[in-house]
Amino acid sequence: MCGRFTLFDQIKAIQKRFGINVSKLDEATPSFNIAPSQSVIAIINDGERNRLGQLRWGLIPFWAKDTKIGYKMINARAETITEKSSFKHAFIRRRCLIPANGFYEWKTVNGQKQPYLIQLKGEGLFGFAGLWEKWTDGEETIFSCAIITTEANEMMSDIHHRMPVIVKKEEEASWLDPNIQDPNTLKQFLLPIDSDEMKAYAVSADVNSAKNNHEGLLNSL
DNA sequence: CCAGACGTTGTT
DNA sequence: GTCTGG
DNA sequence: CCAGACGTTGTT
DNA sequence: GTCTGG
Repeated sequence: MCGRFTLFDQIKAIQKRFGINVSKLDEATPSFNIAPSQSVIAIINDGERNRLGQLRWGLIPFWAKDTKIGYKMINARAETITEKSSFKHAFIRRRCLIPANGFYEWKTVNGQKQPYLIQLKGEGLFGFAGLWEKWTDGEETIFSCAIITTEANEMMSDIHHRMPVIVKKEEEASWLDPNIQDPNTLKQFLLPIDSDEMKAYAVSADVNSAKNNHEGLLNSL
């Protein structure tokens, strides 16, 4: 699955990597420990072009009576995404990319949890496949998102049996294209990334607490 | 028809 | 055990 | 995801 | 809003 990740590159690097020309965001606070319920950066196509914006991680469907449900909806399973009423519509109409430099997964051995940091071997930045929603109760309006997960590839399966979907660079434009609405076409973008492209190593359990957020979390044990 | 849930993960 | 907070 | 709280009353 | 269960 995916419940914690990093994004420490500057906005300019993100814009360059994803080909964004227009952005309301000037700078991003580097984070080495982004947790659910926090604000994340996302790329959304507004019908004309791709834009950078901020979303709360933890999807709140527009029909929710309150925002608590967002604590649970941090991931969406790729395998069942077209069947779930909470995700179905967003999958067709409200897809996004969530830029990251890496993500954490916990490996459980004899009841003990060991966090690992997973990154791409090549270019640092990549985009998670995400869904977003707009929710309002008349007083406040919240834009929120979920990260799509799939089965682990060979390398990841040693650590955990699920992992986030990382959209292939050459498929990013199509993933964001609002004109593409065929579920079968869209599902083709949700395959596990190749093991060859990834690297992983154990990191300090300091990452367990979302209150910890410093560069040292990236260090190999 | 109405009522009630709407999610994923890991663990047992 | 379950929910909230980060 | 993991960590940490989990409650009401009355009084200041 | 939309789907599932009764």
